[in-house]
Amino acid sequence: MKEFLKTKGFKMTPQRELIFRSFFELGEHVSVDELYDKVRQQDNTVGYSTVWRNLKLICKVGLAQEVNIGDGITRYDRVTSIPHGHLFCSVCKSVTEFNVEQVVGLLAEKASDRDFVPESFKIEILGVCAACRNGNKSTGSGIAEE
Amino acid sequence: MKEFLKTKGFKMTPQRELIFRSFFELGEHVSVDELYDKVRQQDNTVGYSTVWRNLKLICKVGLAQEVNIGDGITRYDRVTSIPHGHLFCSVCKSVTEFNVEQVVGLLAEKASDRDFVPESFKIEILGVCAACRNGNKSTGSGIAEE
DNA sequence: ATGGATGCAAAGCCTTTGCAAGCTT
DNA sequence: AAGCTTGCAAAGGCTTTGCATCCAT
Repeated sequence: MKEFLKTKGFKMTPQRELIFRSFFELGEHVSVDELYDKVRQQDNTVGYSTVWRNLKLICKVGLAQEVNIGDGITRYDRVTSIPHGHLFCSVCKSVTEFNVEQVVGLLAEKASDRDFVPESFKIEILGVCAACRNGNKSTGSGIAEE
Repeated sequence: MKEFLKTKGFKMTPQRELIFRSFFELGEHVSVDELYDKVRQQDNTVGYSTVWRNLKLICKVGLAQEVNIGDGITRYDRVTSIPHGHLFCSVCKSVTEFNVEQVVGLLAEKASDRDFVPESFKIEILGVCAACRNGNKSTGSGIAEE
């Protein structure tokens, strides 16, 4: 990893190493605050902006990607070799991943049809998960009260 | 439209009518500011929060949906009967729509496989459009300088 | 030594909300 | 009259940046 960054012109520091490691330990849909908390548990001298900047760096070098549910909090999802989409439950706010290899293949075709070279795909489904459907029922108007 | 809102418990006002009309005239991927500007061109007494609140209302009643490119600006896309995804060019920032009926069908299947009831789909492809590929070339590191 | 990295604090920006006054029903 | 709406201004909340200092190379 140190070498990897070096080739991109970045240095390795204790903080950076801690932040990177923590990020990959957290794994999925990590927000800046979550990462900051985890990092601080191990070293409470690390600054918020350092965490933030390194999270951006992780994205810059292509190891993660921003994800936006629409709740105003930007989350970061590590980029894996297996393309996946997200199922967002609008009731319990849970996020589940699902495989989209097939879908991505189809999308890549569509993109090339339009002479567009795809770099990344974002596939999200908003809905209600099984657990919430059994426990709750939707309102008549279909308008959530926030 | 007036009747439609009434059934949902909302009133129609001149401002609201102007805002709704302007939104649908603008059509695609409208930001609050864009809508505000357009509305002000016709009535410069309308407040920003009124525009903002009505945009939220349009979403609430299901006529539009938030779209997030990741540039920090929330855009609103009217909900049409034809499902579509977005092609975001990372160079010129243009947004193009493309049909995803087929893709949505596939996704709906996958969701139901997991016992998840989908309400809406978000399909976005980030990449480089034909025009930009001909005019510009990507940098060696592949790291954008912001 | 050098230039990137860090920390703190402050600024930015877009998004929301509080309130009193004004309209639609 | 009753309650939703509006406008203005101010507050929020997350994201960025300025800068002096520190550290990896």
